[in-house]
This record gives sequence, structure tokens and C-alpha cells, in this order.
Amino acid sequence: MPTATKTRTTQQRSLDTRDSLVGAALREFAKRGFDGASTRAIAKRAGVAQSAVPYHFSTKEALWRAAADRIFDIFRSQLDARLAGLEGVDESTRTRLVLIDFVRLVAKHPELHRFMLQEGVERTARLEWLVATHVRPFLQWFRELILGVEGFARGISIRPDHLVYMLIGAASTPYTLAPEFELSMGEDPLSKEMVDAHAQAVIELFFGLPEESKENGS
Amino acid sequence: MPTATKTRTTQQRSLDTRDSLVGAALREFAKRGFDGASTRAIAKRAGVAQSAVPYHFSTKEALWRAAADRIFDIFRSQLDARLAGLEGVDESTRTRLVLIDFVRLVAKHPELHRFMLQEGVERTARLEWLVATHVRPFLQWFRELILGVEGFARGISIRPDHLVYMLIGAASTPYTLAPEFELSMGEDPLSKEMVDAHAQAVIELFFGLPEESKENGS
DNA sequence: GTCTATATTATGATAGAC
DNA sequence: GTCTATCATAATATAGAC
Repeated sequence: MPTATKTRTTQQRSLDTRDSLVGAALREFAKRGFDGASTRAIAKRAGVAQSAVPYHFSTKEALWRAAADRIFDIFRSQLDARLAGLEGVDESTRTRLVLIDFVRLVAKHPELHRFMLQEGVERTARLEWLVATHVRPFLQWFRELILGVEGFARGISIRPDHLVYMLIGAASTPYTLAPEFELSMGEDPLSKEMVDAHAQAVIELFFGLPEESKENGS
Repeated sequence: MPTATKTRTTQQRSLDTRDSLVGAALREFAKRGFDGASTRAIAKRAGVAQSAVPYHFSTKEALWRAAADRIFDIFRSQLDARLAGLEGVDESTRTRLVLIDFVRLVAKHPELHRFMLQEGVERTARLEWLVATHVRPFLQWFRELILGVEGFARGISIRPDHLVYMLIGAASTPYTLAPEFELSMGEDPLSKEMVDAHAQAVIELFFGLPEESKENGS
């Protein structure tokens, strides 16, 4: 076996371990927060020894940052791809379609909002890093998506970023609280029907009803 | 000093300690979740020894339940009082006013939603207790508040409880994420002006605009 | 009733075998 | 590169002084 091949295999193994650890860390941090999540539980979920964490990421916080990068990258790449695929479509329709995809994405990856909720409640060095690195660009992207789009939240006179927080809150709550939602309502919020119904409701909430609102106002 | 007086004083001291512990526990559990919060940090915040926790509540979980009772009682009593004070007022106005008060209450006590977000992400025995004991009655109260009220989210065809989750998400996100909100937007979401603007925006989002929506539909 | 001291377990990070 | 073993620290809960 040539040295080059052996090296590549070893490198691949290392990358796989790092990848598993980041994925496991994302779920654990999103569920239990930075303090509540243990590197042991993360390593166990990833199927490696606990000492693999400090080996690959030196500290728990570095692993946490890698997990943040991962989830924001997922959202950015998916939404950018969707937006690029809608070039030429009129602005209002494009925004609606991207928002529907956003709801589906939140349903598929509730970790983003859970992760943010764990860190957003206290002003820490981690939160400052998170806002500067990921939250601000994300809000700007979102602001540009909805700003000036005809029919979007028309007349509601608060700042666009504030509106984005309301939209994210309305769109994500059934998924961040999916187990509670299912227990209290007796229905799975992640079923295709419920996700589509929810996405539709979000659009109607922020755009108004497609037919009635233009025909009457009673 | 008579025995009765001494006993009463001692009992009062005990009640005060319990009370401080519940208040401190509520904040810590809301911020860090059950695993992330330590009884040491709770006791320190309450200004008592760590061993006062197992003495008064036997287990960490019993203290957690007392904290849950506390925050739900705050919301229930405040909202019931507001509703009772509006007897005779027409239904639509009454619902709007109670919702404005709800937003103010969420701003004042972000612990409720934070507490729920910490526990609602995983199906545990704690979550099942929480849903059966507090969430279901709370949702029912909320459902009755909005059900059949003229002009509320008219035409949006999803179940009322589902709508309540959207409303709670839109109303609470700026406060559950207050430190993130302030860092990313450069404005304090807890200032009186911002709270009132947010409450107004929530009303407009779910009721439509007060003037325009009845005059035109462009 | 509350404190200090402590038993026991679990945590994050390191060292050394392979 | 990954594992087992281990260190130092911090966790919950208990025991005993006052």
C-alpha cells in the first residue's frame, strides 16, 4: 500500500470523526445549551471516545463554534440556492416561495433556532461572537428578502429587522417546541401536511389572504 | 418571647428562603435549562447555602416544579385579573387589550417562554408533567380568548391552538432573545417605546390594520 | 432552619498505549 | 488517529454542628 493512499485514508478518517462530532455537538448544544451539553454525551452520540473532542477541537467552545458554523452554513447555502433558482420571477412571488422554503427548512433543522435560543438569553462572549459572525449577516439577508416587497406586512410600522424576529418566532415555534406541540395538540407538527399548512399560515399572516383581502375588508 | 411568636418567625424565615430559592431557580432554569442550571448557582443567587436546596425541596426536580408553578401562576393570575376587569367590553376590543397586556407580561417575565423552550425540545417526564399540569390549561385559556373573536386572524385556516403557538412565537421572540436582539439591532427591546410598538405590531399582524384594511385593499 | 464539611458521581482536559 | 486511564474540578445530596 503506497504511503499517499494510507495518508489519505487516515486523513479521511479524521475528517469523518470531526464531521460526526460537529453533527452530534449541534444536536446536543441545541437541546441542552453550552453548559448542559457534556462532551461525553456528544462523543457517545458520535460514536467516538470522549477524548476525541479535545483532540480535534482543543476546547468545548471550539467545538461549539464549529457547530454554529455548520448550522448557519446549511441555512445560507440552501436559501441562497433557492433564491438563485428563482431569478427572473417577480419579487413578491419569489419572496413567498423562499419563505415557504424557509419554513420547511426550519422544520427540517430546528437546531438553528434552538441553538440561538440557548445562547441568546445572556450576553456572553459566545453570544457576541455569534451575533457578529452569523446573526447580523443572516438578518441582513432576511431584511433584503422582505424589504420593499409589495404586500409584505404592509402598514405595520416597525423596523424590518424587528419584523424579521416576529416572522422567525411565528415560523419556528412549532418546530423548536415540536415535542411539546405534539404532546399538547396530539398532532405531529413535522408531518408533511402540518408543515405545508403552517407555511401557508405564515404567508397569509404576513401577506394577507390571497383572495379575500383584495375583494372586501369586512 | 412567647413560643408562638418565635415559631411564627422561624416559619416566616423558612418561607422567605423557599420563596427566594424558587425565584432564583426560575431564572436559572429559564436561562440554562434543567441540566445546565446548578443548585449551587441557584443557592448563591438566592443568598443561601447550597444545602438549603435539598433541605427545602428534597430534589432539584422538585425545585424545578415549584419554579414552573410560580411562573404559570404569575401569568394566569395577571391575565385573569385583566380579563375580569374588562367585563362588559365588547369581545374584539377585550381580546385586543388582553393581548397587549400579554405582550407586556412576556416582556416583563421572559422566563415563561424561556422555561418552556428549555423543556419543550425533548420528550421527557418533566415535559409530560409540564404539558398536563400547565400547558394544556394555558392553551385552552388562550384558545377561548381568541376563538370566534371577530377580525382575529380571519381566514387563516389552521387549528386555533396552532395559531396560538404562532402568536406566542411572534410575541415572545424579542424578549426571550432580548440580549441577542439588543446586540444585533442596537436597541433595547425592553424599553417602554419598543414594548408598545411590538404589542401594536402583534395586534396589527393578527387583526389587520385598524383603518386601512376597512377602507381599501390595495 | 441554616450553616460547614463531606461523600459520591460526573465533568472537561491530559497522558500514554497501540 | 483513536483508544483507555487518569487528573483536577464541580456537580447533587447527605451528615452533623450550632
